Amino acid sequence: MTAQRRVVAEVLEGDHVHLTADEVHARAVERLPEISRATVYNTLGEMVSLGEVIEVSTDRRAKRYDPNAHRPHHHLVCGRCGAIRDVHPSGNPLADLPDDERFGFTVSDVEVTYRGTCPNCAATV
Amino acid sequence: MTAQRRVVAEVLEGDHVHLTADEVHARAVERLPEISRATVYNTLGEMVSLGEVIEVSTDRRAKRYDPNAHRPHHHLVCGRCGAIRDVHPSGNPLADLPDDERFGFTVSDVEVTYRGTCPNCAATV
DNA sequence: GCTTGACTTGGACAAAGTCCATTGTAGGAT
DNA sequence: ATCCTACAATGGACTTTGTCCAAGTCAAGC
Ligand SMILES: [Mn+2]
Ligand SMILES: [Mn+2]
Ligand SMILES: [Zn+2]
Ligand SMILES: [Zn+2]
Repeated sequence: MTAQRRVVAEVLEGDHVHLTADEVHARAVERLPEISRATVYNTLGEMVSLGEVIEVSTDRRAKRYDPNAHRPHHHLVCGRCGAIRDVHPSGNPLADLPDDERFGFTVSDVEVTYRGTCPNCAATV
Repeated sequence: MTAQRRVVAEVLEGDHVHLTADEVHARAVERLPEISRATVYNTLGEMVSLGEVIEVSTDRRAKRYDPNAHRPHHHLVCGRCGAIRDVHPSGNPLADLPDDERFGFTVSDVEVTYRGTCPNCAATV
């Protein structure tokens, strides 16, 4: 556990946190000015391997790093400002895929992204 | 309607077609050797604007272009080889998101990606 | 035949991420 | 206390995917 790793871990603390690698880097630099982009990428990659953090891709932009790896969840994204919230839909979407729609695949995981407009953006007409 | 556009449209004909822009370009070049990457991107962009084709992003790699724009559907992806199938789950995932999980958002759309292993890859142990 | 405007082209550029050779460092060995 | 060594960090080159733009091409209409 080096100073660099500690800082990256600290930056990711909180709820509904979905930062890009560059955002993590920018915040890490505030605490440890000489930390490099490569180290942030390396550390994030390790945390993902360890299951401490998950990667989220809600758009074609940069991947986002999510410390909420404990509870499986999905995402609700504002198409205007990009705000992301963790959501827990009821029901199991896996069960909604009939056998004759599985084409012989072994299906192991489902990823659901809800898209819409956040209250903030809806107010700013 | 130029020769270039006709060729791009032809390349995209079929079911379960989800080609990247560069794959479209490679196949278009076979029919029209001097077609440029920029034209393929331009044409695909127009077809998306016109609603004739949809963009699909199942991974962090290149966007894929999908001529199945008539019927809304979701995707089943093989994590090994990347094969993509169109699927039509039963039920409405939008209804599975309770009000108290919407954070005041106006939710307009849901995107579901099923992940697993295709029969081909499962056979190739 | 000329003008015009839309379409095409090739290349420069940008964002996100990976790779790698080099440098730095923390801790154990002497 | 000093030296060694393994591992981590660094900076920059490179790759992939995609956008942008200035210049070239071509067909239609005058
Ligand atoms: Mn999340
Ligand atoms: Mn499809
Ligand atoms: Zn918003
Ligand atoms: Zn497969």
